[in-house]
Amino acid sequence: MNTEKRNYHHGGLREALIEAAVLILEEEGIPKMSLRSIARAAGVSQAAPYSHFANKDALLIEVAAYGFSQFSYALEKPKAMSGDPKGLIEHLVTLGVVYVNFAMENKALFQLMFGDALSEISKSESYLKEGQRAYDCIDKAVRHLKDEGAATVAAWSMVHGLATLMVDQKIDFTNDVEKQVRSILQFLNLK
Amino acid sequence: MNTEKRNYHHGGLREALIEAAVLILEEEGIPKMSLRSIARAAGVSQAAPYSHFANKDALLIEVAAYGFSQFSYALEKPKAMSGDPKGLIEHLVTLGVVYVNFAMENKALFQLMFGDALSEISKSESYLKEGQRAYDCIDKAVRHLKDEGAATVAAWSMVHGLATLMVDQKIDFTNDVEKQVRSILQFLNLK
DNA sequence: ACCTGAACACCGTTCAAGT
DNA sequence: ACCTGAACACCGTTCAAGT
Repeated sequence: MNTEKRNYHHGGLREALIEAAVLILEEEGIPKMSLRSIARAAGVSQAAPYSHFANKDALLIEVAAYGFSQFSYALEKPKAMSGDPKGLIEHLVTLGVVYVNFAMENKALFQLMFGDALSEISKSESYLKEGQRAYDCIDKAVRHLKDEGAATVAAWSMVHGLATLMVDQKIDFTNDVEKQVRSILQFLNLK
Repeated sequence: MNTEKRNYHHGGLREALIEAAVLILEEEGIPKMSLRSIARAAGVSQAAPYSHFANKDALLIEVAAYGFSQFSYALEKPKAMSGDPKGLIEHLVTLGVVYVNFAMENKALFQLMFGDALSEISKSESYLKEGQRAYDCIDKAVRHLKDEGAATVAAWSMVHGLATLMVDQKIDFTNDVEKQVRSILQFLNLK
C-alpha cells in the first residue's frame, strides 16, 4: 500500500491532494489536516502542493467547494411529491433532515464549508457555483410556500442554527435527527 | 509601554494571560492567537503559561467562559417591560438583537465560544455556569410565550443560525441588525 | 512544468535549572 | 511556587536545484 507510489507526474496530483485532504479531514480532524500531512498521504514532498496551489488555504477552498458539491447533490435528490401545502411542508422537512444529517455525518467538512477560516473563499468560482446550488434548493422549496426572501433566510437560519449547534455540541446529541428537525420546524410559520 | 514589565510574581499572571488572549483574539484574529504571542504580550517567557494552565486549550477555555459571562450579562440587561403578548414578543426580538450584535461585535470570541475546537470545554465549571445563564435567559423569554422545550430550541436555532451565517459571511452583511432579526422572527410562530 | 531537499521563521510542549 | 532558556517535534512557505 505504502510502496505503490503512483506516478503523479502524469497529471493527477492536484486531485489526489484534494482527496487526501478530505480523508484526513474526516478521519483525523481539522487540527491534523496540515499541508505536510496531506502531501505525505499523497506520497509527495512537502513542497509539491505549491506546484498546484498558491498556499494551504487555496487547497482547503477546493475541499470546501467539493463539500458543497456533495451537499448540493444531497439536497437536490429528494423531489417534491405533491403540490398541495402539506406536501410542500413535508418537502421542507426532508430538506432540513438532509441538511442536518450532512452536517452530522461530515462534521469537519461542514465546519470548513461554513466557517470563515478561508478568507479568500468567496473568490473561488467552484465554491460560489456549488454554494449557490445548495441555496437555490432551499430557496425554491421555501418560495413555494411563501415567496419572500426573508422567509428563506428564516428557514435557512433555523435549520443551519440547529445543524451548527449539534455539530458544535451545544445541543444534546439526538440520534433521531428527523424528530429534532420536525420539532423545530413546527414553529416556522410560512403562513 | 513595553518596558513597564509588571511583576507577575505577585499573583496576577493567570488573569493577565486571559486578558492578553482576549485582546489578541479580537485585534489580530484566531490564527495569530498563539500561546507564545499571548505570553509575549503579557511580558513573560513562552513556558510561563504552563504554571497556570495545563495547555493552550485550558487557557482558551477560560477565554470562552469569560466570553459567555459577557454574553450572559448583555442578555440579562434588557428587562421585559410588559406582560402582554406584544411586549413578550418585543422582548424576544430585543434578545435576538443583543445576541446577533454580540456575535458581530466579538466575531472571534463568538466563534471560540460556540465552536468545537476546545474538546474539554464541557468539563469547565465556569463555562457551564456562564453558558447556562445565557441559555436560561432565552429559555425564560420563550417560555413566557410558549412553555415547551422545543420552542426554545426553535427560537435559539433561528437566532443562532442568523448570527453564525453573518459572522461567517455566508449572508449579506447588514448594518441594520434589528431589521434583519425582526424580518426572520416574524416567521417564528409561538402560537 | 513539476517535483525535491534544505532552509527559515514560526508553533505547542517538556524539562532541567534558577529564584 | 513560579518562571526562564534551551530543546524537541511539529508547522507553512520559499527557493535553488534537479528532471
